[in-house]
Amino acid sequence: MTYENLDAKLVNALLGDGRASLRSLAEELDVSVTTISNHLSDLEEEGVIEGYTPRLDYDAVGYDVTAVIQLQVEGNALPDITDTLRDHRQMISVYEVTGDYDVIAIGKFKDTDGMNEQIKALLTDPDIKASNTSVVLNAVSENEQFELDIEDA
Amino acid sequence: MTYENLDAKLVNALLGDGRASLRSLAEELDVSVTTISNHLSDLEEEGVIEGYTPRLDYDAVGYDVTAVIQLQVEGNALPDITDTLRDHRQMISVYEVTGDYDVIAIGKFKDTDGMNEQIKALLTDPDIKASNTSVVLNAVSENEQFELDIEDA
DNA sequence: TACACCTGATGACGTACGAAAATCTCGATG
DNA sequence: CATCGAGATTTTCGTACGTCATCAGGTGTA
Repeated sequence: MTYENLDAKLVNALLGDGRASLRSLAEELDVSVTTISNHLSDLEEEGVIEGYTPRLDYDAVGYDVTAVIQLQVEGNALPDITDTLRDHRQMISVYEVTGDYDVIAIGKFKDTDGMNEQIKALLTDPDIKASNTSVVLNAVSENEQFELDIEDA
Repeated sequence: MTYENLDAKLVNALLGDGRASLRSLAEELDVSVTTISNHLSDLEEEGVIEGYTPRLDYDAVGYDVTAVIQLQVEGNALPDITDTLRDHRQMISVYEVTGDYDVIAIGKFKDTDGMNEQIKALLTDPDIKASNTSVVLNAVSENEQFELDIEDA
């Protein structure tokens, strides 16, 4: 079994249960606890694994509205805009993109009123040339993390 | 409120470290281990916490390209399309939305060739009336989970 | 009544450390 | 040029120890 392979299997196992114990992982992958511990530390140091989080159901805690906001931005103002968006804690993802718009951001809000209010506030920025907001009707899947390929020997 | 202050604090603490021990959480929040255990079990049973995952840096494992794909879909074919998209494991998020397009999906790919290939394959579906793909130049933030409000006593 | 707490007992857990095994390096040899 | 093998390096492993999660039964409190 190659070195890379074990790492991929370890990551995949953790994607199944991010709080799994080192012992259960060791048993599942048929290596010693120490090996799991070493590889996991390495993966964390290399930055492959950036941390661990619970997967929250924001619906269940009152954030019922998700919106996809697309912006056309004055070229030199792009860093300012993206910084502003990132600092809005309810912005889940902020992307600089190619295409008709320069920025695509995804945010979560407690209700449509709160959403309108916040988006309106954002759009007062004179560097925003155009915008387009899509409200999510149904999140078929969201923030799914997929498993890594396992290479054969 | 369906969740109380301790629950919010507990969730926020786990957002900081999803593998934190119950003991360390108990110390941080100044309650007993038993209380942490009970509340955590409740949060999991209620579905507020859906599970735990490592946060992966997909860049570090060879998925360098992220794309935002927007689709206009023949009305009655929408479920088929979203199902197809969801079953593509590299699709991180799939949303049904209001606005110019009906579906917004975010996917990760190993390179632009792989991306083009997969997207082209998707677009052969005759129920897709129009599409628009934006390639992510820079992920300012991605899949951030924000902390819950703590209400004062 | 519903929470939060304490205690004690038990088996599981994470980590450090030295030993063992596997792998790599590289010059010598046929 | 391909092969060998001693030594160095890397990777894995088992053990031991202190910590941890869980359960049960009982106390305090709003």
